[in-house]
Amino acid sequence: MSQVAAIEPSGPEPTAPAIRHRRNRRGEGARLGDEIIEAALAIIDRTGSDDAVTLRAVAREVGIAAPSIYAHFADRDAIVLAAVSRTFSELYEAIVAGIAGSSDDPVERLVGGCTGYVEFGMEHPARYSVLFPCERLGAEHVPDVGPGGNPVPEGYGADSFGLLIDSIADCSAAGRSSSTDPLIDATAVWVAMHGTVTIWSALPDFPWPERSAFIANFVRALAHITP
Amino acid sequence: MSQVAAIEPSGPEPTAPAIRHRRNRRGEGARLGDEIIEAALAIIDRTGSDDAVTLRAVAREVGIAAPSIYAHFADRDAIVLAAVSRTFSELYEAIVAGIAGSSDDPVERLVGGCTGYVEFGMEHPARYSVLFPCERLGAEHVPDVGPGGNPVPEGYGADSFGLLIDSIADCSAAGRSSSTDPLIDATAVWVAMHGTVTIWSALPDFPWPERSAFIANFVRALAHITP
DNA sequence: TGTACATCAGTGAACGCGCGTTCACTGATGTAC
DNA sequence: TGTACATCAGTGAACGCGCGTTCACTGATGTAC
Repeated sequence: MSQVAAIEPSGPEPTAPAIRHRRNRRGEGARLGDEIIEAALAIIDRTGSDDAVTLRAVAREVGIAAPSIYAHFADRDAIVLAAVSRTFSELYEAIVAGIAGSSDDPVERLVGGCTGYVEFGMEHPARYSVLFPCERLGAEHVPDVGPGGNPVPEGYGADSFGLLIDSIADCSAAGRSSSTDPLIDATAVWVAMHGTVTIWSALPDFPWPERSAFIANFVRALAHITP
Repeated sequence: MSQVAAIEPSGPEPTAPAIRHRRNRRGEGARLGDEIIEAALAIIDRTGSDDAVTLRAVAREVGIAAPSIYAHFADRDAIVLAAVSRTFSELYEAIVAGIAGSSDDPVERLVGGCTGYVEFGMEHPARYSVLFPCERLGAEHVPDVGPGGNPVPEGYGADSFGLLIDSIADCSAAGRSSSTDPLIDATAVWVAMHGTVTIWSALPDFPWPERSAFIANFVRALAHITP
């Protein structure tokens, strides 16, 4: 896109929001906090980057004036952090749903949870990319969520990782895995899931194999599932 | 960093370069193209992001005026692309060095090449992160390198991936791997290597295991090395 | 029941910043004659 | 050997942009009396 804006005779004024936000009722001002987080997620989904989550872009998305955000979030980072926190919760729910959709077989449950993880990442690649930013040298994400945000899950994904360790330990206890160190094996599985999501999203034209079999194969190999 | 600049009585003027670039001799103007790429890589290494590679930042780094860049690169993207291209070449060399430093054993050579890949990523996490950007929805990287850049390797990492496929096929041919599809298995190994580099760099405080054993383990498991 | 008023929810203009890009230019240097 | 000049290598000022943030403000609304 060029710096020189194209003439758009029928479009709305560039800096003015298309739709004016309806003022919240007295006592319900906190609702705007939620709308700001949802706007941030929408911008991340649309642009693929949290860099585009500027105060002014969020304000345009919601249909408010930029300074109105300061009543709900201290600064730009607090908005992004709240969006990250919410996405961690969504990822956790996707894993739980993947496990719940499986049979009682511990290997199926392990694979189901991992598939839930990867498929969440593939469905929301931009949100996922914000969870573990490539670019964090020099920038620290300190958990400090705005009033409208979800509470920070302990350790930022630690709950999801706990599910993975437990799933491998269950396979081991059931004699279905030769794993002797579920923590290290869970780390390997996690690394492969993360690599799958990020590279597959970044290079969709690569000759990828069928995904569910690919996931099941690397999970079984790295969790030392016995044949 | 606050927008309000800290008073720095002894520091250089913010917009003026600390050191003025020495004018190149007549006929050697192309040298500046190389210096611009090196400046871009330095900025990526220092800030962790190619977003910081602005024309003005590059100009400051080199010690020239910003418009001087236009004699060598069409725009900002061309600089970043040249830096990406050079980094792909460096990655390839690191893999080759990892293979060359191994014995004749095909499994050792496979593990050596993969270790070269991962260690390159861990030594240069910022450069590595620019190779496969998380955030590319809507932005296409079209290979078009400036005069000072290295030639684009065919397919942007395809040569590195070819080494990986061949290494697994060599193991298979030597009866050391039960792999029946080196392409799919190479894909799994690549995905795990990429995940290792990106997550390990992003979360250095995670309780990671010893790295070389971790790499060897997932490579052997995913390449179906026979015990 | 009526009304003054405190509070809530949000606005509009302005600031200084760094940015990409353009333009006309400057001054050194190699070379043709 | 001397010198005019074309070319190369790079400059400095300016443009309009979107940005984060500040400031004083406005107008609706619930409530105390």
